[in-house]
Order: sequence, then C-alpha cells, then structure tokens
Amino acid sequence: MLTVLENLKQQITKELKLKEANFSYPPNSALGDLSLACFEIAKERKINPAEAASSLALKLGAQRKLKKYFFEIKAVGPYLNFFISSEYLADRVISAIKKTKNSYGSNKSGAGKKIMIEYSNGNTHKEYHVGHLRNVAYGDAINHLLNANGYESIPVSYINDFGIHVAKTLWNWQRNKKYEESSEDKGYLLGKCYSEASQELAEHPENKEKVVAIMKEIESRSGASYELWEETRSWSIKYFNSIYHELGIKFDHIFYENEFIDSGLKLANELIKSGQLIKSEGAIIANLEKYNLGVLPVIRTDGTALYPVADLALAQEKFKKYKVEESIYVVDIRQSLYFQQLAKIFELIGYTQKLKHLSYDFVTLPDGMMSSRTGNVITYEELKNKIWENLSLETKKRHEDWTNDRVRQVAWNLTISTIKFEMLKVSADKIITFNIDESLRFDGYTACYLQYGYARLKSIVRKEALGIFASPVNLNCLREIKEKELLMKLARYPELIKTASEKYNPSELTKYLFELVQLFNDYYHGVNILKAEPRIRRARLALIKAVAQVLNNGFNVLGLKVVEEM
RNA sequence: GCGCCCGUAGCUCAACUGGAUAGAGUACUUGGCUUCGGACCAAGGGGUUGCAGGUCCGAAUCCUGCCGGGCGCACCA
Repeated sequence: MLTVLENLKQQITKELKLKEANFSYPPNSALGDLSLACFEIAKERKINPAEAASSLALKLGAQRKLKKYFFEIKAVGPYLNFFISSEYLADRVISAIKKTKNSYGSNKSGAGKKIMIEYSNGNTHKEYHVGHLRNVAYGDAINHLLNANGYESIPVSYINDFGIHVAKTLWNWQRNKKYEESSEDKGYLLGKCYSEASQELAEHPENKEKVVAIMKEIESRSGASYELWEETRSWSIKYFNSIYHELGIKFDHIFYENEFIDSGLKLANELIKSGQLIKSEGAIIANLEKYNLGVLPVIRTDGTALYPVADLALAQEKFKKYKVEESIYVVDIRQSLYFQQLAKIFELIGYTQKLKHLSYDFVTLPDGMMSSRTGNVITYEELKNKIWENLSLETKKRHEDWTNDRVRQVAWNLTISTIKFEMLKVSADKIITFNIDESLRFDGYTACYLQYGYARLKSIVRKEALGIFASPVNLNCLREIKEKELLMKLARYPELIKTASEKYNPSELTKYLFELVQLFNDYYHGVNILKAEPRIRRARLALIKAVAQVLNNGFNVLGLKVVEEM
C-alpha cells in the first residue's frame, strides 16, 4: 500500500506525464508542503525554470482531480509548490498509524532477501569498552532497520577466543593471585588482567617465551593451560551475554574463532592446491597486487593460522549453511583494506554472494586513542555505572514518592537509551571523541529529551480515561499550523525508514525523532489539548497518540525502549 | 612513498547526495510556572563552509592542487 506522500507524488507525476520526478520538501512550511524543482523539465522544454514552474502551476491548478489533495498549487521561482489539504493529510496519516500501529513505517522492499549481519566482535579475555558500544549500537540499529524494510536479517556475533591475547591473560592470571581472590565478576576481571599483562610484558619482554608456550598448549587442546582456557573462556562468554542482556540485544547465533580454525586450514589447503593462495617468503599469502589490494598473509611461516583462516571458513559457512545472499560485517574503518581483500578472495573462488564491510570510525578519548595496553580506556562497566548513578539521582529528585525499585528501573532504562543514543546520533564516518561528562547531560539532543517528551505526551493520554480512537473523531478540527507540521512529519516517517536503511545511517532516525519531539514540545506549549472543547480535544488526542506511536516505533528501530513516566 | 577518511558558529554535530535565506544542540544574554509534567518553551548575538582555482543556471556537496588532523599498507586482530 502506498503511503500518503507516495500517493500524492504519484498523482502529480501522472498528471504531468513525467517519467521521473524528483520531489523535495520546502525549507519552511510557508512555502508549501511538497515541492517539485523544475530545472530538468525546463531544460527538456527549452524554457527557463521559473516559466516552467508557473505554467505547470496553471495547468495543475485547473485539474479538478487534484483539488481533493491540494488546496493550493503555486510556483515559487523555479519550484512548483504544493499545499496539501490538512483534512486529507490528517485523515490519511492518522488512520494509517492507527491501523498499522507497530508496523507503521515498515515496508516490504527487501522481502524474500536473507542477510546476515555480524557485529559486536569482541575478544574473550579482554575489556568491553565504549568502542564496542558504538559497534553494537550501530550494528543492532542496522539490523532493525533491515527488518523494518522487509529483509530477513540474521544478527550474529563472532568472538575471538583463540588469539595470543588469551595466552597473555592466562599467563598473568596464573602468576598473580589477586584476580582469583577478588570478588568482582570474573569475566570483567579478565579484561583488567589482560590490560595489566600487556603493560607487564611491554616492560619485561623476557616473559614472552612463557606466553608462547601457553599459546602452544592451548592450540594443542590438552593440558593445564588448555583447561584454564576453557574455564576462563566461559567466564568471558557469560560476561558478554550479561552485557547483551543489559543492552537488550539478541543474536541468532554466536560464532567462536576456535571452531573455525580446522575447517579454515582445510579450506586454505584447497586454495593452495588450486593456486589461489601461494607460498611467499616462507608464509602462505594471497597475492592481490594486480587488483591494487596488496598482499594478505594467511598462514605464518611456522604453519600456524592467521586471522583470515577462520574468517574464510566462517564466510563460507554463512553462504553454504545459512544460504544468505549478503553478509554484512560491522567492523571499524581500520579494517577496510582487509575486508576488500577478503571480498576479492571470495569473488575469485567463485562466490557471487555479496560480502559487505560496513565501516564506522572509532571512538577516541579527549587525551587520545583508547588502548588496553596503556590503560587509557573507558569500560562499559565504568560508563554504565556513572550514567546510572547520575540518572538515579535526577529521577529520585523529581519523584520523592517513588520506591527505590521504581527509580532504579526508570534510571536504568534511561541509562541504556542514553548510551545507545550517544553512539547513534553521530554519522558513522565521524570519529567520536568520547567525553564522559558530555554523556551525562540530559538536555538538548539527548535520549532523555526524547524520553521526556514521550513521557509527557503519555501523561496527557492517560488523563483521558476512555479510548479516544474508539469514539468518532472529526480530524477537521486540526487547523493549527503546528498540527499541520506534526502531520507532515508523521507522514514522512516511512520514507525516512527507507533512506536510513539504504544509507545504513541510523543518525537520520535519531535526528528525525528529535525533531518530532521538538515539534510536539512546541505544540504542547502553544496549544491546549485537554482543556480544548470536546470535539477539538478528541482530534488533538488522536494526533498526539499518533505521535506517541511513531516515537515508539522509531525507538524500537534504534533498539531503545520508551519510558512511560520519568 | 601509495591508499582511505575527516575539516561547517567558541564547542559537538546537521544539511533530504548538486537546489530555495547553511540549520540544530551546547555555551553566553534575556523572558516564560493561578497553564495538560520546567529533564520544557520563546527571543538574541554568533559563518569568507580549511585555502586557491575549475565545472555548472546553481557548489558545504563534483574535479584539480595545496594546508591541517586521523587511519591503513607481510606473518597483530
């Protein structure tokens, strides 16, 4: 089914007998609601754009068919501007939202297509920090966006549980009793242990031999170190799962690197036989120089696997077992060359499915790059607690009558939405310089601002005890300019879901929702809803319920949960 | 050396992918609760879009060259 605006655009295109029409929205509503720039048309007809616009305005103004939709059509310079009838708009938008509820804004453009999206690729035995948070928040929002556009999106995570970092951690864990004795979460402690191990090894490189010995033992899959690996690995995994639970993120499947080493080596050997991989300087590499992609080392001189080994096997499994058409990797931009190489290898092997690297820039701190080695990181734990403390205090201050439990619950929801929102509101190609004090703010362009608007809106709705949608509503009563602006905004939500997905850009949605709440707040201050006369009150309540529905839907796509009161 | 990304108001970011007067938040100044929730709203100042050329009816956006900042380029992931 067409959305209101799609329908209007189609009507105009048909009336003007255009093959293609590029519509836009005027910068302010006084100019019109919908606009058609006439530069192309003028070029074809060899007249100037303003002339084209005014002759088209004259032609369309006479069409009786369009009177139902537009109360005015006029040329403004080179633009042909349409003023949509409020009555028509209100009726179509509000009834569409009322009818489709949680699926308002969704479409079927990706129907029948299966996509796997991989994100939150953490390392066991390491810290989970704000960098990972940007990755999960972004990956999860894209996952929801794909679903909202009809794709069958399969969210997965790939955990590296088998690298040298594991051996470093185990080495330090064994020699240092303080970790064993600590009462803190063991999964969390491993991260600290790794960080301290790196610093220790940097100062005393002579210990590296011991670490290598531990690594060999793990790889042999027997012995004391292997057993300790199994045990500690499960702590990390449990810890990651608790984080995902807190963040409200669910993966369909989690892959582990150690499960793909053997099949990866097998695949690599086949590729050596077929000549896709070659020996060079003692190592096994993929030579991609003729594609301008340099060289990718795959197997070390000593015969042990490098990271592409497991990646190759995993990618193959995604295509063969899960039968996906596309495999998306949400990984930071530093690995873009690597993913180009990986995609090229798959193309050369003969796979036609797409392997897409969805990159984003990293999170740094005001005093430089985050680094586990120097200890310059903000961990998830640290960030969460700081924001949560702050928001608990603010909530308590405003609701002295609430139980501690209730305060905790609301503050917790606000904390998670703040963390995710801060990560999502900046476009993916910008470095986020993460300032922890900035993230504690709750006014302006923040999750709390949106949540507050929603809570206030719902508070009004609650005061009207009876279901408004049930009683007859005359939407003709919506005659305020601000009501028209709200309706236009709501009407545009479906196309926003589409473009945000096409561009893999959740920040468009955060911005849209912010603007929607801004409009509502403005409306709220200028117009009285509950104290209006009954006919008008019913119409206004129907409008703000529609706003609440769209906010709720947008929040869901971003992976956030609305709060009813705060 | 080669390649990729970024540079917009004091600060943090937008700008519908080449279109209308470059907009928000924050900070600063001022105003608004006998009013549906003030975690709110309104008003004000603040810009040579890093610099210089070019293409175009039209450039923050495209092309070229510089200048800044960041990141990758063979056994780390």
